Amino acid sequence: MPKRGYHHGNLREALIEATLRLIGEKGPEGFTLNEAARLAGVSPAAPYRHFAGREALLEEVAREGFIVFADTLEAAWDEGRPSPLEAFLRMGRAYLAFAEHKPAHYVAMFESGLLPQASGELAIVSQRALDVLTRAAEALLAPLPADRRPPGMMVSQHIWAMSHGIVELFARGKPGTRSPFEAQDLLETAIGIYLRGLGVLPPDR
Amino acid sequence: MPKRGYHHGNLREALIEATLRLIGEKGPEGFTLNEAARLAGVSPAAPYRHFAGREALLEEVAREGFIVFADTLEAAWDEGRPSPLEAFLRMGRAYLAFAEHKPAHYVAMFESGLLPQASGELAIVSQRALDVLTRAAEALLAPLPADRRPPGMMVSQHIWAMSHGIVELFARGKPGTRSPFEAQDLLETAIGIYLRGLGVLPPDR
DNA sequence: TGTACATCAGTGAACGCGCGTTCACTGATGTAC
DNA sequence: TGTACATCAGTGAACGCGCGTTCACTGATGTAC
Repeated sequence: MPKRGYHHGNLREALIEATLRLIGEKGPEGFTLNEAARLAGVSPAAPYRHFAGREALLEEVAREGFIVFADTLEAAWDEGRPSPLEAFLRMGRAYLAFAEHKPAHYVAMFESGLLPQASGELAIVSQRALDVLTRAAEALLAPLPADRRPPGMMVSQHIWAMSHGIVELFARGKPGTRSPFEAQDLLETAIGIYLRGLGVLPPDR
Repeated sequence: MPKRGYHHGNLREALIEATLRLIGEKGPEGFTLNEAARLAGVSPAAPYRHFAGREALLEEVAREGFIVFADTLEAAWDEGRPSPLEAFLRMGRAYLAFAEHKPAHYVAMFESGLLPQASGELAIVSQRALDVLTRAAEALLAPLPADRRPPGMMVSQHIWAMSHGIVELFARGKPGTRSPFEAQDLLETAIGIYLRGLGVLPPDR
């Protein structure tokens, strides 16, 4: 993309892409507005035509991330086809795949120090992701007798926490990373055991 | 503690305390060497008598954290007394309590961008924490018939991931934080369901 | 007990750096007539 | 189709700031004799 002349033409998107690249390369705090501008080929003042400041750009990236994230989970769930169980496991794989293939979005969403509840926008889009998980959990739990059926939101928070924990601890260069298990396996076995505990899978193996 | 004269006397520890305070107040990246020195009442050059630089101080805080963390888990496990199950659940509560009462240590350990495997020291102390969990998991799994007994390390990684995920997502001002469930409850129900799935707890409720 | 002296934990000033942000401006775009 | 002009996305220079780190130094401590 050769920079035309005085006007960039697509600066907003170019800044978002630069931000993703910088976060991916140097972590969430390695990102600076000035360097993003440099990457996009404009002066340090130019970004202020499109974003209120550094934080606002970061927030936009996280917002985009949450939207793609929720879309991804929703597509993987696919209304529980062909069966809620299969769809649910597919959604778990989709979670890890998102973290793996969009690491910069993931970092902006969860590790950049942004507080979703601080921004109305972020609160809304992150809530949507949780809603997808919760609806899936509810469909999965539906066959259980009412007195053994835990709240769908509790289950979705369990699954989210497990997925996030695996991403943070074992899917990247973090703590005990030299795990003998792949993140994928770790999540699938965990969900399998958990669903057996719920009674969604038969107790036997 | 009035600053005596030219010599501080306890600067190393004072810097560590200042670091914990700064991380606790402003997050892991809000910490600066200069401000830690200021808090400790010394000039910006003084810390270099005790630490190689900013990163080294941060690493020492994380190292300390992992040691206290492993000690805490080990004490909670208490060799599986009075029963492996009770001890295991107590260890889960101890995990959350550590994250709650030593938030700055927790942040330095898991969110400061330090890569434990990058430093031999950190790798060793973080491994010890995982070892405690793994030994506990093995004791808990011991009664299971061999053909239904998963590897202890897999189980300990599941539990660690779940605990960490809950801390990150629901125990602080993070994503879906406005959870209707307490972190404590969330972890206990998750572990309960998981252990039922393992066959360590009876399938019935 | 007193003195000389080595050690080393601190000082304070300075460095180069890059940050986020502001400012008055400029020049390309596109709309009205 | 051509021209005047409003709009506004960009410039580039500057700001104040605080950072991490280095340096030659200083003064307190404690050991040897």
